[in-house]
Amino acid sequence: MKKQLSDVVEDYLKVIYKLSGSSQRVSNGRIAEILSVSPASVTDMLQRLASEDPPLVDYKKHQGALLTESGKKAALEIIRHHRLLEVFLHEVLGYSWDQVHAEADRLEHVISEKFEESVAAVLGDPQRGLHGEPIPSRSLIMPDHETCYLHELRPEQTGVVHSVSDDDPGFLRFLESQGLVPGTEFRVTDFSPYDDNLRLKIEGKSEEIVLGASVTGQVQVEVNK
Amino acid sequence: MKKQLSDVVEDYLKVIYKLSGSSQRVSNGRIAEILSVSPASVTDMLQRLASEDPPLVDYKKHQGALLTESGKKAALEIIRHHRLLEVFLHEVLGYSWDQVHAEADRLEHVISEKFEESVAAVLGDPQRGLHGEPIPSRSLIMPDHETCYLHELRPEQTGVVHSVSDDDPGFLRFLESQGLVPGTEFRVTDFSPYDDNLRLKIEGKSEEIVLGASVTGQVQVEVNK
DNA sequence: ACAAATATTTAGACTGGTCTAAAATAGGTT
DNA sequence: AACCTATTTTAGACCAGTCTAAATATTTGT
Repeated sequence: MKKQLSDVVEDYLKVIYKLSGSSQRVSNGRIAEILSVSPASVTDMLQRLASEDPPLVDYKKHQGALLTESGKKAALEIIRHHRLLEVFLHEVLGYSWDQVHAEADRLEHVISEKFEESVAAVLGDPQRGLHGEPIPSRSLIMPDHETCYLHELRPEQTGVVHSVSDDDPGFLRFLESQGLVPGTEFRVTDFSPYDDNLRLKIEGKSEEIVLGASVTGQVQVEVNK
Repeated sequence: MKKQLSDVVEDYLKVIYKLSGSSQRVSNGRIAEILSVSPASVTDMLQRLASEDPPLVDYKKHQGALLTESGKKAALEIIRHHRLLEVFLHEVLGYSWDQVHAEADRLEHVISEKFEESVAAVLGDPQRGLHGEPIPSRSLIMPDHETCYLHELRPEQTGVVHSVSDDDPGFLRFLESQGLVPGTEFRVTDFSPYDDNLRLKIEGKSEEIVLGASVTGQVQVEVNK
């Protein structure tokens, strides 16, 4: 029952999971781009993953890939590892929130079930990662969360920062300097349709900030209705 | 300057380091046995390691391998990782002393310099591993320790257990049940030349114990002179 | 010193994962 | 309906690490 997947396979599954938000098929090109491999390699790998027993992806030529139940479980396992590790590295080893990602990306593939459980226990079974992301439960259920990207909001809407993407240290330091961390409350005060800039009033700060689409597209928020 | 060695290469270097105690050349057969690969694979790998730039081993056909300075540094780095991790897993995550080895064997290859330093800091820079082994310093100096194997002792000699080999969980549980953990003081009370059994009086225990050569050959001791 | 036993090396092949270059397909125009 | 461009797929090659089987070298015993 224990399938030992290679690190590389785990990376493919993780990427497909993250790209296939509302169970959309994921194109080879996107996968190739994110993993920094050639499209040809992706085609090759997807074909192999699809003919595993049991198959890990549902793959149709020229239409991209979708995770099967097995594939999704495997992806969630890795994602749980990753997010638990990020919190652990921060809480126990003193890493800052922009340092955790790279380390977790390597450790996630090698830790045992026992390591995972010990870490969860030491941390008191956290439900949210360091950057706000939900952590799949021990039984690999991903809590559903109603969020949208900040770039979808318009003036006068208010909300709270839910989570931010975790993989670019520079971006994370920037967010921190702007006070835009998970849990932060804000109100949109202006929108500029020409460059998609958004102006925000951050709870507790006097100066407003202006953010471009490359930032607002990376920040998930819960919007107040 | 950072050479990223594969996990496999790191395993070869580690094994050669451990087998080449007093800078003896190590035979291909021994390496093959410990790594559970064929002798042919070892020959192949040693030739490649010897023709790296800089070479990691000094290899002479039919005479076995010896680590170069570069090779030794790389091996010590991994051994430091391993031993720090074992202590960390025990102290922080509650692993028992027979559980730590397998996990450390996988983690040792992927942790960063920062992880290593954070762990060392959290643990207060330990000098000895969970099973008594010396931990190489941050600058990769291995503390020298005057020890011999328990099987070399004879009646009336006394000593203290220095370290035990860490890779067999069953063996470790046995040692613990016998009270033979690092730091334990003992006196040899009898030796049986036919089967190489050794009888020991353990400090603080009334019953003496008798150990065969396959046990006494795996326990290093400091002998009182 | 020489044959037998043991250990090592070579040769050739396989697997997983990658690449490049060339061929095929899908989709959007006109 | 045919074409052009994007993307994807195939084909063929390569690398690291492994294997088995056969060839060679070393050590040991007499």
